[in-house]
Amino acid sequence: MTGSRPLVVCVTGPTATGKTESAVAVCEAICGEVISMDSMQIYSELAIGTAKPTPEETRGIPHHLIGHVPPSAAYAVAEYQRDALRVLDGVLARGKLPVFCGGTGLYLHAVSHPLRFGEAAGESAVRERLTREIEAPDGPGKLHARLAAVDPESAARLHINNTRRIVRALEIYELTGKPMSERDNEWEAEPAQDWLIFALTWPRETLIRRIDARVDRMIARGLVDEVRGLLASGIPTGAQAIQAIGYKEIVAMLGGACGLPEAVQAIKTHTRQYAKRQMTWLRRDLRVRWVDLSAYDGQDAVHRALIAQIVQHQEERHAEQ
RNA sequence: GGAGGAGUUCCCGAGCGGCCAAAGGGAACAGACUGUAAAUCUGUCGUCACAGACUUCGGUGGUUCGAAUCCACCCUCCUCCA
Repeated sequence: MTGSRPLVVCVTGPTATGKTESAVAVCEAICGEVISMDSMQIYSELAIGTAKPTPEETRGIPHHLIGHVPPSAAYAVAEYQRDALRVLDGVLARGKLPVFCGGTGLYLHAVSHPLRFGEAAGESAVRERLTREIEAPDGPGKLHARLAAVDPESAARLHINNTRRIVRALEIYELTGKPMSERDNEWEAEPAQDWLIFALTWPRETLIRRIDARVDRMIARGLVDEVRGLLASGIPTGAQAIQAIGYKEIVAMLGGACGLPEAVQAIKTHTRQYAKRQMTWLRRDLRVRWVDLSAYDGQDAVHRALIAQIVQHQEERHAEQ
């Protein structure tokens, strides 16, 4: 019954591969709307460093879930899932093709599988207390042991150094009275939509070159001033938005930790490492259709190939009915 | 020209006679991932026929049962004096 499930396209891949352009091209060809799947572009005021699509880039195609959260706020997968599913319904109701675009692997998973996040929300007082506890000298050992007592399965999976996750597991237990490992396992459950996922990639050397160039461009476009503006607006030092690559390094630089060249180098390195983690995440998702961009003669050829695959997929869906 | 100091595995940097293939950090590579995910965490990281062997600590000799560690000379770099 594939045909009864709505088709959803996703353009993902590591950073600096040209996802935005491809997603827009697909939307133009097949009457779609873009739903961003990027954990940092959700923030308003973060434009240059997150490579937020500009009006010239979006070319009139509606883009959702970009800049809808103030930079001082926290935002997590559960919110993203809720927002994205709502937007997705809207796009489908309008009879348009939803095209998810972005490189946040967990977000992709959260929208393309019916994950349930439950009542144990983030930012709780419990979490705050546990975080303080685990920061004590022997905190990690103690809390890991406590977790082992109430939720041995999670404790076994969690390395003692992974304090953030230990806190979360304990938080879930305290808030719900049930161990995290007992939650409904829907990590691999079938989605309600028919997902067609493309992951754009470049050979490593090319990707590194593109990342470096992109970082230089961000600096040239005024990333430092953008960060200054954020700081001037009184954003809390621990704000999630400021953890973003490109922001945390400039914040450190402005604090006197280093000079601009060092900060730029750090941004490049961190971006490269991030791209690597994105690849690791995507590699284990068997649904992904890999698109090696070096095999195509220019962006247009890539776009044509993507569109052709989508059209072919649509035809197969019709044939099945 | 003279007086000091330094050269360590991809990088930084400990080691200062055996317990050293050599601490620690970085980079790199591989991986994990259910409310911070551009985050957080793990593993590997001289070579090989890999519970063992072999080649490394600027170079060449030497002392010693044994040297990255001591001595001599040479090369390179840094600081100071001329």
